[in-house]
Parts: sequence; structure tokens; C-alpha cells
Amino acid sequence: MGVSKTHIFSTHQNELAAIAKVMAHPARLAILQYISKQEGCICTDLVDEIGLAQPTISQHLNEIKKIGLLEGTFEGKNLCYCIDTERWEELQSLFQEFFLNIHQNCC
Amino acid sequence: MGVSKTHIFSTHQNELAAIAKVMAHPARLAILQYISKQEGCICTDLVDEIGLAQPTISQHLNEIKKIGLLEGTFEGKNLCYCIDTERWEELQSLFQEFFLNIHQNCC
DNA sequence: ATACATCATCGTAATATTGCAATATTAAAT
DNA sequence: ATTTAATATTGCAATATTACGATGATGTAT
Repeated sequence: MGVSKTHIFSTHQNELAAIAKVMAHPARLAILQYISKQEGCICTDLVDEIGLAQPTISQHLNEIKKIGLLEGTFEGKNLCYCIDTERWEELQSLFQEFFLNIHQNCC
Repeated sequence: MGVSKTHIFSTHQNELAAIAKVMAHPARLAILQYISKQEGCICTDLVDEIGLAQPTISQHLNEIKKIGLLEGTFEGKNLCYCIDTERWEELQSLFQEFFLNIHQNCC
């Protein structure tokens, strides 16, 4: 039906899936990497850098924001997007935990 | 247009995104966890266990297979699905690497 | 005040994903 | 040979995602 049956899964499974979904697009990975590379917070040229239209970038930024990864503060007309380190480490742990709990028992 | 512009991103970005996409559904996380929990490889009851229709489960298994995570061998009519440990660790490293390379420089 | 620059939102088209019923395939069991 | 059981494939409907042009809001510069 095109809609995930989230109610039959655990909160943890749904949460990790939601995070993975944000990472499931190369543009969003590129955005995260670019922001991380920048010395300051002038993320103005994200559009030129990535090569997607401004509304598209804005949409992607919004997806990243939804899982609490971005903090945005206005500096005049410019928006300063920063990665929320605490949240970032939280996500890292979630993934790591998942990977560690999966192991081979057969074959 | 509903289609990702994969050509403007690096191979690495596209690859990680593709892997994340597989993890971006709770059913697929649940499948991986269930297979991992099983002592043997009798994955027959995946359908009952997860609560989705058999074609749907089959479809999800196929997505997981596409990134090389599942090895399936037939044991008569039953299919034995196992996690490819080597590939699993490869994916784990890819994620870890990505997480480690993102860091805060501002704010 | 007017023009410009930056970013968000709306609307929309193209495509992808999710889910299942129906059906096919394959192998064991009778 | 038929039946049964397990899995795959096909076809389709509902919904989600991706992308962008047009437009709006907000702040800066002239």
C-alpha cells in the first residue's frame, strides 16, 4: 500500500529505520560531509557545491533536521547550519549497537 | 522527478546511501535481527514472526540480498538464509568510517 | 524606498516504495 | 502422479520520495 506498517515494529526498530532513511540519500550524506568540512558555518554555497536546486537542498536539510542532527541559527540573512554533536554521537551508538547485536549463528 | 541524481555524487556516497536504504525499513531490521537470533537457519516462520504477508517478506529479503548481506542455500524445500559475516563487517566499517569523519567545527 | 540575496514553502510531475492477492515454481511427502 | 508446503514472481493500488519552478518571507545594501 506504499505505507509502512510501523505499528507492528518496535520503537527502536522504527527509530533506527527513520535515521537510516535520512542517510539513504547521497545528497544528504554529501550535505553532512560538506558542513563538517567547513571551518565556519557559512553554508550558503551548499547549493553550488552539491549541484541540486535550492528548494531541493532545503528539503534535504529539513529531513536531516527532523532527526535532530542540525542546529540552525540565523546570522543576518545567512543561515548557519551546524551538526548537533551530541545527537550525532547518539546516532553513531544506535548504529554501532545494531551492528554488534547481529551475528552469524549458522552455515 | 522522484529519481535521485546519483551521477552528481561520489561512488562512496551512493554506495553508503544504498546500504542505508536497506536499513531504512523496520521490517528489514526486524528480519536481520530475527535471522541473527535463530540458532539454525530455519527462516520459515519469518512471515508469522514479522506479521507481513509472504510476498512482502520475500521482497524485503530480496532488498537485503541485493547489498550482499544474505546467503541463501536450499535445504530441500526450505531456504536457509544466513547473514554474510564478512559483508556485514564491511558495512559496519563503512558506517563507522562515515560517522567518524563527520565532526563539528563551529558554533 | 528599492533592489538584491538567502532561505522556506507551495504546487506539481516523475518515479520509487510498500504491501498484498493471485499465481508460478520447486521440492518433499503420500 | 497428486497433494502439500515453502518461496518467488507478477500485477496492481496506495502512498512516499525526489526534484524543481514559482512564489513568499526576511534581512542587507544601495
